[in-house]
Amino acid sequence: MPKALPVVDVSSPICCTPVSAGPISDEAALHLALRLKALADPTRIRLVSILLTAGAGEVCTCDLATGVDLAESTVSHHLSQLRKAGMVVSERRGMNVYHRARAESLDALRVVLDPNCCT
Amino acid sequence: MPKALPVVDVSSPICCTPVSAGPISDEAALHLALRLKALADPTRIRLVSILLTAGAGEVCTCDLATGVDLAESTVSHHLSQLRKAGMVVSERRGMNVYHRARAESLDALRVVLDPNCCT
DNA sequence: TCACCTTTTCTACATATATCGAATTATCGG
DNA sequence: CCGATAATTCGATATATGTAGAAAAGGTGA
Repeated sequence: MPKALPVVDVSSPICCTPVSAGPISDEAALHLALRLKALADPTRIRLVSILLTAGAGEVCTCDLATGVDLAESTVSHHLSQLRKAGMVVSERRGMNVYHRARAESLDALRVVLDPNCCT
Repeated sequence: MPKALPVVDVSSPICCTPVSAGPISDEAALHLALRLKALADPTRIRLVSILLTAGAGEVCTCDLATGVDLAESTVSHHLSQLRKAGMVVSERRGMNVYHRARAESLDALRVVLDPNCCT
């Protein structure tokens, strides 16, 4: 990847035009790719899965670290990626930071990926 | 990424259990991540978009290279990634190789990513 | 066989990133 | 303010990868 990736804010849920609505623009492709990249990691998939299925709907950093069996700093890094992509929101309460998945962002991705959305 | 990624065949359309069906297993997370990674690149998004919206449903390597304005070897590499993830099928006819998107693979991904699939 | 075109494979390289441990920051209870 | 706990940031490192050009392979027609 010779050319450096531009920095783009992709934290809002709705991202771009559907891939089947016509040849996608460079910019829309980049935005979509950045969001997909946020999910394209086994650890982050597991984190999202834990968050989606957690009874309370939210889990703190340390419990997530225990859940995926990785260092807290690593988990914090992944959560930051997910947050930047709008997949997770975090809130500090006391000494803990609680995270929850943003289902609407996942849904937005699913819409964009729909191969039949415009047929 | 200290530990080397295992080599896994992810070329079949249906991939794994939904992320919201319960905390996902390590293996399922890996499979899903590999498929997402295949799509998590601007160039590959553009290729898939071109294929999905191509009138004939299929496009040869050289026309795709023209479409995304990259070297043919680069495009061939990306197509190989997409093929390995089951997102594209390719067929040689004469001197050209024609590629088409597998919509059912995209759909399978969408199902797995559905945050409400099991509520 | 030979010339030519298309595609893939090979090689090299620069960038990106997942991980951890250490240092730093934030919060709370004395 | 201090000590303890939780979280993030920072620095280092090994692995992964997108890209292009050169070489090789596949395919056609004379």
